[in-house]
Amino acid sequence: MTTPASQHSKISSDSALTAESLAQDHLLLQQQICFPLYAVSNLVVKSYGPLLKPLGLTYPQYLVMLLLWQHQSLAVGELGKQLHLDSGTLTPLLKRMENNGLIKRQRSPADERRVLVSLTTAGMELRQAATAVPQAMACKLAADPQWLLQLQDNLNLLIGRLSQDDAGSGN
Amino acid sequence: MTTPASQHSKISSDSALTAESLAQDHLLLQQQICFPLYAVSNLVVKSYGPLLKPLGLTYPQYLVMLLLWQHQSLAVGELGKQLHLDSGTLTPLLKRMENNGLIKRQRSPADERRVLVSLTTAGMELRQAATAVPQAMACKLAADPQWLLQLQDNLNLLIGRLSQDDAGSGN
DNA sequence: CTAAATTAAGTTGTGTGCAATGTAAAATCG
DNA sequence: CGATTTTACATTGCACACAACTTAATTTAG
Repeated sequence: MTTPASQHSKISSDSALTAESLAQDHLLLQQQICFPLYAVSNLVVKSYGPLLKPLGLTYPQYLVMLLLWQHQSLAVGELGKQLHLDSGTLTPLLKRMENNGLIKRQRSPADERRVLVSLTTAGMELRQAATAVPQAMACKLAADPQWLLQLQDNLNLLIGRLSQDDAGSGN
Repeated sequence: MTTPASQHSKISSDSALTAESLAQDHLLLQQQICFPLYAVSNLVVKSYGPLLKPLGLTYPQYLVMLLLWQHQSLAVGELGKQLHLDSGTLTPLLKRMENNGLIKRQRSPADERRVLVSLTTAGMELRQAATAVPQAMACKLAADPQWLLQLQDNLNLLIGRLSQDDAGSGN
């Protein structure tokens, strides 16, 4: 730790590294694959903001609603498996949604450990207003459907690999 | 793990909607393009965790270090423009990095509004230990370089579109 | 059938991420 | 040159996201 790292021969006024070491340096923001992923994700969540605010939803809450509009009732763990979120994220999120009157949370009678999440009438009725959201977002992305489908496939591939890698996380 | 294609066949027992409304319903998690993006981003940040923890860095902090290993000194606003993060995120993040002894923050003499961020000796020396990170991450992604490059291009396209859309955000 | 192991949620603490607002310095305008 | 506007950060408040841990219920092993 005491060895002064490669600060020999700083050439330009701006670079801390030599031309050689920069030539194929993997420690460059421009060379990172994960950074654009991270940046796009943040931008996407931000883009959803104005679309979801009138519905009283955040983006993760919208994802929960998507699942509940499909499935009458889901346990917290099932939501977490689908959304790749753990109970530390979901429990407070679901409590906020319950306080907002969108969902109900009740212990499963069959298995008292499980908490079943289902929609209230207000939650079901919100679906109508939400139908406009995917269109509006598609417009913001301004992308060819084919291109989006391929991107989606590629991302799902990565989800598969990273989820496997993540196997032993206590949910 | 249910395959996306199989969703349409098991409507009756589980669905809150009719077969017709599901047939081309954009309000399905499986039909969302942004969700895999969001999920991959979370998984990626989580995957970086074990690689960066020995360096005393979080993923966003690692991104700041990448920029500072390239550029001797950057203002908060320049970091924010590169990383698509605002001062509300960066200011506390940079303070934590300063407390950890990795960076210095000092007002620009030329323009007292700007805060210039630069590396300490410890911050520069951390670069050596970080050289192993990109390789380790590439291994986790287990992906073809060509394939990754194309994915990167596609994501950068989206960054362009969503950043433009985001034009009027007070940084 | 009981003790140990496992599972499902919840809790706590830390670190983002951003909208909205505040503050001070610099630039611009009249 | 003085007033107004703009710019650059900082602050506040809220909502994730996750590691680590706790609690309670179920399952499994003996």
